[in-house]
Amino acid sequence: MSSTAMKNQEMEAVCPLKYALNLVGGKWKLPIICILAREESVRYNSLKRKLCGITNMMLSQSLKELEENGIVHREQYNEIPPRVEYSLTKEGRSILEPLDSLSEWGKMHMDRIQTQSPYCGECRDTK
Amino acid sequence: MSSTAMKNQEMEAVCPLKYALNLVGGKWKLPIICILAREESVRYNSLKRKLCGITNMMLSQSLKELEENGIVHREQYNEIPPRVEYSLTKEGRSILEPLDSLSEWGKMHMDRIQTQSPYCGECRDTK
DNA sequence: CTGCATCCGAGCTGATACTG
DNA sequence: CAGTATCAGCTCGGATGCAG
Repeated sequence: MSSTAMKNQEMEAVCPLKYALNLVGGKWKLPIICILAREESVRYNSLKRKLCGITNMMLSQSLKELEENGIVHREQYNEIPPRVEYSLTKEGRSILEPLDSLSEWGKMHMDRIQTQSPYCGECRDTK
Repeated sequence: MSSTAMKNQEMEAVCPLKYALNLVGGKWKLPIICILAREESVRYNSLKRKLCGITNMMLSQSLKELEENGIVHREQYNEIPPRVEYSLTKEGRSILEPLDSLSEWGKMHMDRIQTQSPYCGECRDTK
């Protein structure tokens, strides 16, 4: 590493916290994880419907990254029409606990400001 | 809320997890929190030096947001030259625990890929 | 010393169209 | 059905300069 420059990626590769945060970062990964956490195994299009507003681009990209990071498992069935099922790996499920405790903290912290707290809004759009 | 559009901000206001993640999101907030977690109370310029690479813009902005969210306390002394001390609030310290468990998870998860894991790199630049 | 305003570039995200 | 390609817009973060 030369001088002033240590890229974000590189710092995140070195700090476990940033590393973890990075794995679930981005706009859609948390919503995806929330869905998979409740459903055992979900098809691509099913995910897409639940994540209203997401594009194929973002969905396939997010899933691919989650898979590369060992959070998500991809099971492809060679049928016609194609079928692909996504699920959380064991590793993936294991991050649910730390995430939950953060969520708990968030709930507490929110309560001292507003008076609201549903769970995880993959989509609360009415249309 | 009209139709397709529910802005990120609004979703984050509603999901405790995203809400929490958002409070410590961005490039510099975690490093700032890490420093304050160890130091009780730190001056603006001291922070700036430890966070090598950060600009005044980003530092003051990050601190302001952390303060608005009740994570950080700002103590201003009317002296000449000006002195301002920043510290974690009680609320701020309380997020350390969930963050730590995430960090632990990150450490575990990293070990199955590489073979490294320092703590939190506010700055490991040599120059 | 502490902090804000402005401008600008990079990267993330979205829209749209197309493929096996 | 399950994606990929391409292009465009926007938001975030960085650089620089100025102010109390």
